[in-house]
Amino acid sequence: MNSYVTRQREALKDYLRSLAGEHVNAEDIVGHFAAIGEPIGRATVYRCLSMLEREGCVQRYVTGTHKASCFQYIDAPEETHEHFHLQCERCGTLQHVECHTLSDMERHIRQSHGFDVNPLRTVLYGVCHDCGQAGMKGKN
Amino acid sequence: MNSYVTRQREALKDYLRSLAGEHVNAEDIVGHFAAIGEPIGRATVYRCLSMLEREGCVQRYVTGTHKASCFQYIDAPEETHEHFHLQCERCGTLQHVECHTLSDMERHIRQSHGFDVNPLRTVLYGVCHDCGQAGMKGKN
DNA sequence: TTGCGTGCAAAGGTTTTGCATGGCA
DNA sequence: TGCCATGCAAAACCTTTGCACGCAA
Repeated sequence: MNSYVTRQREALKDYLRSLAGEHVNAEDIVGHFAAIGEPIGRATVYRCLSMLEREGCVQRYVTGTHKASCFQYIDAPEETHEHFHLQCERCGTLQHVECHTLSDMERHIRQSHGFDVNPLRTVLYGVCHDCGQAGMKGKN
Repeated sequence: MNSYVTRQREALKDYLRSLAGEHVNAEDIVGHFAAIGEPIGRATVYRCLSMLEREGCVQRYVTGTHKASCFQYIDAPEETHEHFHLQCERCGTLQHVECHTLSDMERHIRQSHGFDVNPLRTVLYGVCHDCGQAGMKGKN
C-alpha cells in the first residue's frame, strides 16, 4: 500500500502545499505541470488526488453543477477539525471558518440526530458579505 | 419568455410537487415518466429543471463527485428555511433535518461572519447512524 | 526482480446543444 | 401563423479504467 515515492507524487504534494489553502481543480494542476515543462498525466493527477484524499492530506469539494471538483491541501488534519468551508454562490469565493458555534452544531447533530458530520468535506453555500451588499435589492 | 404551458412542463411540476420535499435526479424523472407511459425526453427534463430552478421553484444540489445532481421542489420557500440536508458518505442516504441548532448556526454565521447561508443548497456530509454502527471498527 | 506508478487512450456517466418537428396561443 | 417547446442524437465535460511500459525498492 502506497509504498513508492515518485517524482510525480512528490511534485503534486509540493504544489498543493505551496498553494497554502488555495483550492485548485484537476485541470489547473495538469496545466501547471505542463506549463513548467514537467507534465503529469491526467490519470495520474486524479489517482494521486484520490490517494491523498484517502490519506486525509487533501480535501475534495464539489462546488457546482457540471463543474470540476476542487482540491485543497490539508496540513494538519487534526487542527482543521472545527474548520468549515463557506462558498459564495455568486462570486465563488471559498472561505474558511473556525468557530465554536459550528463545533456545537456538529456535536448536536451527532448526539441528537445520530449523524457524524465531516467538516472537511462539507461546504456551506450562501452569499458572502460583499455580494450581499452589492446585490441588496437585485436578489438575482 | 416562458410563455407556453405544455403537457410535459405541467406534468413535471406536478410530479415534483407530489414528492413533497423528496429529492430526485434527472434519471429518476425520466424513468418515472417512461414507466407511466408518458415519456419525457432527457433534454426536456433538464431544460425544464433549469427553468424551474431559475424561477426559484426548484432547488438543485450536488451530492457527490461524478454523481448526478438532485432536484427538489420548493413549495413555500420560507417554510424550508430551517431545513438542511445530511448525506451519508458511505451509503449515500440523504436525510432532512429541521432543527433550531441549525437555525442558530445560520444566524450566527450571518451575524458574526457576514455570510448568509442558503440551507436549500447546502449539504452536510458525514456518516449516518446506521453506517456508524456498522463500521465501528472496520472503517470501510 | 517484483510489483506499484505512470501515461495514453478509451470508456463511463451526466449535462448541454443542434436541428428538425410538433404544439400552444 | 409565429414562435416556443420537444425529442433525438451528438457533443461536451469530468472522471475512471485497461493495458503496456517504466521506475522505486
